[in-house]
Amino acid sequence: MDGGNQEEITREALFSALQQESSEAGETEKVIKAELTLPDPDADVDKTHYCGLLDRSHAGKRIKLAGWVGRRRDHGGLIFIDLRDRSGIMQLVFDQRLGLELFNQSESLRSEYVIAVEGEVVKRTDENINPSLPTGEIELYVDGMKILNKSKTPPFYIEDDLNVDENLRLRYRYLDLRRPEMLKRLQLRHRAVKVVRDYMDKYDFLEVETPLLTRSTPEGARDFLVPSRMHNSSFYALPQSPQLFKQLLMVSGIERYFQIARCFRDEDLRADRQPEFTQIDIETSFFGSENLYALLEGLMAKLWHDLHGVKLELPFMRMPYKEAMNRFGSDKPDLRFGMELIDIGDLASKSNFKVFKTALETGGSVKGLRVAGGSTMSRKDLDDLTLFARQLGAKGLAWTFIEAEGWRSPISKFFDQDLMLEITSRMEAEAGDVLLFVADSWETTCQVLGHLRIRLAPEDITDEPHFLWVIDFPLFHYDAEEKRYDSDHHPFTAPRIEDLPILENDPLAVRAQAYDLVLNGVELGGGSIRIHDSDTQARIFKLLGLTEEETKEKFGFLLEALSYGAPPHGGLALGLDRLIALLSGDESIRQVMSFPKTAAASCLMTGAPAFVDEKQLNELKIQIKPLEE
RNA sequence: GGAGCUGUGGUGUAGUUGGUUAACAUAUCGGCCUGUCAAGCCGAAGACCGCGGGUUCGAGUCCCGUCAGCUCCGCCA
Repeated sequence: MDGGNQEEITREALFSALQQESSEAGETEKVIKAELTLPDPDADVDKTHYCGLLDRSHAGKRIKLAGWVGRRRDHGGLIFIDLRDRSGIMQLVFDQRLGLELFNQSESLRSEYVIAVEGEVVKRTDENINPSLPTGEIELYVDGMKILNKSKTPPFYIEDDLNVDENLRLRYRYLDLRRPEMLKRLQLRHRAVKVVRDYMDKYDFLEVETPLLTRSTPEGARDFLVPSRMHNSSFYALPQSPQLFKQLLMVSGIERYFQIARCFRDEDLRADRQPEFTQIDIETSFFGSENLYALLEGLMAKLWHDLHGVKLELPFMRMPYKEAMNRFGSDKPDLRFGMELIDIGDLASKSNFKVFKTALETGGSVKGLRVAGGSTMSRKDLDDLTLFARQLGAKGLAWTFIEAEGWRSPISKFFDQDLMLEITSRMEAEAGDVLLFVADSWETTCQVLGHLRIRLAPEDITDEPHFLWVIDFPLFHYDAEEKRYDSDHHPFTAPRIEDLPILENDPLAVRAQAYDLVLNGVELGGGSIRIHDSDTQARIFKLLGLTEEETKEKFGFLLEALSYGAPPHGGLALGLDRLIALLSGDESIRQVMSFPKTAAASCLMTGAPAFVDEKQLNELKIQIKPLEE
């Protein structure tokens, strides 16, 4: 590796590099052959080949296979077994005429028995070819078998397109993972991680591990705590991300760092949130945000190219946070379909509808959403949407049907004919549509309509990847509950330099040097340029309401490090689980994790979390408080 | 913390306005069967309906509570 390489990564260079790689496919997509690769080819083994990769060319060869018994088709004197291993399935034939002892043994085979067999690969006759099986042109005539292990009857079928309670799948996750489609997901994940490592290595990034036992910090999510035996009443915290360590590595002069890093957050779960998850964590010095964009765009292009054979359009679109909220009602807009929010504040102010007028007078917004062909909705559908909007914080939902004669709506009496026409025309609505309106604070209006937009999205959305960068996030938001400013990203995010003068006077107007990478409505990750001088960092901590003592106690080491020649630096982190789920087309990241936890953060297989022995608690000097009602 | 959905043989489902022997498929076990590949045919066994309480002459079905799973809101820099 050329350690001194600091050349700029231009987009042209990226594209040409990518093109070159496409001509040498196989670099990341490893081709696995039917014949097993073994470190000691002379050693005696139960298995010489993978089941699913055998084909016509192996006909006539003597081979050994080992795996699990799938389906069994018993014809009396002739038994077919689907033998399954990591690679696929191969039909075994046990023929009574080839020896009674072996045949009798084969009659005892049941689902999921582990067996090793040997015999000759034989071409099937034309009428016996199974075209739906990759190995359907051949079969193995077994003349020797070892039953390596028996199996209880499995609680569910080991097959794709499974329809069982997720309880069961999680309880017997090791059986669930035997299913080919689950194996495929693990393989996809492996390959994606390998692409990441190779790509980062190519640009001189150094993979560095950081501690899992670290200290709790006040910002961010709830920490998972680990009690210390050696230090009474002290706790480690599991990292929410390697954020501080990667910045410290920049002070160390690593310049280009990455890590496939496990992170922990003790918050409530979602389909795309687990208590422990994996990030592709990246940090750079002397690099700048333009290079970061290019680096990540190149990485995404390589992943989609190598794993999906799809060529992405580069560079990705960039959209300021404000625009994303205004047009799509989300800071992670799904650009696969239109249905943009339309501001009708100026028109709404001319109506007599008090709800609209009050919202505007108090500095809020009135926006609308056009649901094409929405007139098929029933009154109950609209009631459901209203309830949905209320749950999201709106005071209500106004709506109108658009008919050839005009509006049909409970609020039409507040609008004169011209105004209704004007609104209809601005929203480009036609007869047969429904218009939905929300009037509230700007933020609530955008958010609620953004959720409605997703909920009412057309059903035929493309799967094609629509990437974008969301930029120009505000540095702070106001936390009404805590009555203080809070970092929108994290407290190490650098403000835009031109906004520095208003930092103390108008914190909410300060923009951050922060960016999120968004794909099809999913936040893949985000990052920022960091503060690299201790003065600015101290100003931010002060604004966040941290006292000097607290700052010193919790972040003293960071401030100190920044005072020893910290380089300008910045980076980002990508959710690996979400990335893989998007690549595999899964809704939930549980599908792409080997042993995920339930929505209540428990592991149905191991029973974690669980009570521990009194002895362990005593060593830690921990006493369990009785539950209070 | 809140809301919604789900919970019936091993598994997936059905179960009418409450009515007594809880149905079907598949898996399992036994028998027959030499070209199947979701093999087929015959037969057997298997659930007191998540758990607890209540209403009723009678509850899988109605009510209350509770547990578990899933989805969403809050939360998650």
